[in-house]
Amino acid sequence: MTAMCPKSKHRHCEAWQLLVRFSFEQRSTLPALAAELDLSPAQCHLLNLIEPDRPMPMGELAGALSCDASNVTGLVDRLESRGLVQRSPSPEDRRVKVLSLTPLGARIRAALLDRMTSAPPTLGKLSAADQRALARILRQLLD
Amino acid sequence: MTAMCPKSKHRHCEAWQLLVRFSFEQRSTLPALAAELDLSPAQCHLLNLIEPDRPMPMGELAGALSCDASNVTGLVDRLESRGLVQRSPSPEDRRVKVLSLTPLGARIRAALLDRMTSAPPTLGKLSAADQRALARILRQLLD
DNA sequence: TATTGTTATACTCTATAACTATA
DNA sequence: TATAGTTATAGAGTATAACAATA
Repeated sequence: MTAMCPKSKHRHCEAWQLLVRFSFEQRSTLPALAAELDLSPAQCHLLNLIEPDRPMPMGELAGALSCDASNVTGLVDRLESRGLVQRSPSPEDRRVKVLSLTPLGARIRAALLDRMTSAPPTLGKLSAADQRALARILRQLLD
Repeated sequence: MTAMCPKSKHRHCEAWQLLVRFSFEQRSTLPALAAELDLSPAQCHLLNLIEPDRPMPMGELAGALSCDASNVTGLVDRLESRGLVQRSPSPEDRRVKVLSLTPLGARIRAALLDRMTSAPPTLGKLSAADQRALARILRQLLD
């Protein structure tokens, strides 16, 4: 049976609906998890995007966060004042500032991702084969 | 130091990491999608939790949102002033107020879920069998 | 006394518009 | 002129503490 809704002109599928439901549940769990590291959800999102040794221009960051550039300024101000990230002028274009993690920022980011991606007990409900299949399918989807 | 130490005392699995990555991507796409309906992400989260004809006490809502009760007050104030939700006193316990969708609120909620769960083009990369498998596995996981 | 929801307060998050310094 | 980032401003989201009404 397909999960189509006859009143909608859009196509739906159950898999996508479940993924959306998952993301709403994550929206509930992230704040408490982030608070353990004195981070807000928005700060987690930003830290997640800055990989160690991969500086990123502020503007690119705003694009990746899908928010206004002026918002990134304040977000970075607070992270920089805590010593988690660092602004550096770009050598190529002096208008651009690239953002990088400090060693402390890299540690906090690693701790965050460690907590976020640690498998919850509910995952044990899946067989090993299903866990592999889920990873394989999501890999395709998120490519 | 532990900065570059990949060791963790937590268990991880790739499937869960991919789900977390998906939820971060949702955090980027929701604001624009919500704005089409003049909603904020937080308002979307709240509306998602209130099913039509299923009134919910304010306190229960705070629990489901994993936020403080005082936060729900303001959130509901704004939705109520737009005529999307309605507070009613509970007949059993006069301290409690239950929240329900107005007819307009139910329509907005339906439009929101329709947009959020409409399958994106990327889903076409999956075979029909993989889409079914993904749905089956997620159903188990989110049960 | 304990609980539900609100108010007061102080932050952070976010967008818009105006500004600066580059290009 | 156009672009990258900031500042100023305003409103929304969020938590803490104190409070009112009810249990």
